[in-house]
Amino acid sequence: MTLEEEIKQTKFKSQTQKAIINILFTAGWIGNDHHRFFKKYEISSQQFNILRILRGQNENPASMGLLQGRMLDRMSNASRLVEKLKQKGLVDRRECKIDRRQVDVSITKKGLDLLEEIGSKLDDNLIETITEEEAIALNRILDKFRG
Amino acid sequence: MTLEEEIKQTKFKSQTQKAIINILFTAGWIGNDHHRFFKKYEISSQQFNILRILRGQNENPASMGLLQGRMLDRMSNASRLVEKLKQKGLVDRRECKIDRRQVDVSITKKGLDLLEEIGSKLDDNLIETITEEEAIALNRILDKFRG
DNA sequence: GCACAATATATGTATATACATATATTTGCA
DNA sequence: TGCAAATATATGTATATACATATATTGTGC
Repeated sequence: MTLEEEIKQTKFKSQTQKAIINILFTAGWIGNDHHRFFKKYEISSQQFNILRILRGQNENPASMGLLQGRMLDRMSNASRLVEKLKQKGLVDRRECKIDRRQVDVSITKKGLDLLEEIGSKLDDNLIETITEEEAIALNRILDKFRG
Repeated sequence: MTLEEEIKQTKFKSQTQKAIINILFTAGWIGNDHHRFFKKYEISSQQFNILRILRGQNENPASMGLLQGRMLDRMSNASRLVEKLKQKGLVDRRECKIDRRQVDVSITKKGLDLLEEIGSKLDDNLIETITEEEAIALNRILDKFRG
């Protein structure tokens, strides 16, 4: 469905204005899909994001600041998300010996196992619709859009 | 900045997978801009969205169902957002005479004045970055992506 | 006409975000 | 060295979303 059909709006100030609404609408559409997907694993997409960052650290613990800098939603509260993950036994959080203001966050075996279980199933149902060339063009334009 | 630089992730399963993350990241980026923009007017972007839909009704009231169908975030709770707008005097809400299950929601003079004040200032700072052709391509690919 | 399904909306709960503020620790500089 | 500024994190509050459930009203088949 086109954006116009989806939100029943036909007038836009410009194609770029329309694209802005299209990006927001499409992101919501993807977000809903992710939300339903992660429900099976009893985590949120934000929590998954943190787990993936921690795995990418290869044993090195991450500080809250590092997590914030790599997250898709920058201003979210890494502290509270990490607390949720800790309660589920998916991450460890301990005081940083070098700088006691910081905390060392690392992924547990259980967390790694969960990521393994999820594997590459995420977005498997979404990646058939556009071609490689279209995806490349999309990435280029979005990067340019953000300046 | 490219997406890789923004979130410090260099490996993606595919260009489409990367595009999905790019859409989510860019939407968050736009959302932050909107949040700051609307703060000046003491409404949220979701509340603005509802006001704009109501103005588009040209005097005809809208039901909650109609609002939900046209909103960018479908599953959001139109009821609660309308309640917030009513408290600010920006909308009216009354029982629908024909079907008493429904409510008639309409925009007030104060609501119209607020939209007038906001005018077309929204996104003025965002629409310079890509060309008309790029915006058209972006819209086409996003529509195709959603199937 | 009436019982029951369908529909429209409202609300309770859990989660997440945005921002302000609080607290603890480290750094830097007089 | 000592003290103020800077930094890292945590938390309080308001807002919004996702979903389940509750309530009121309408439609429908008999």
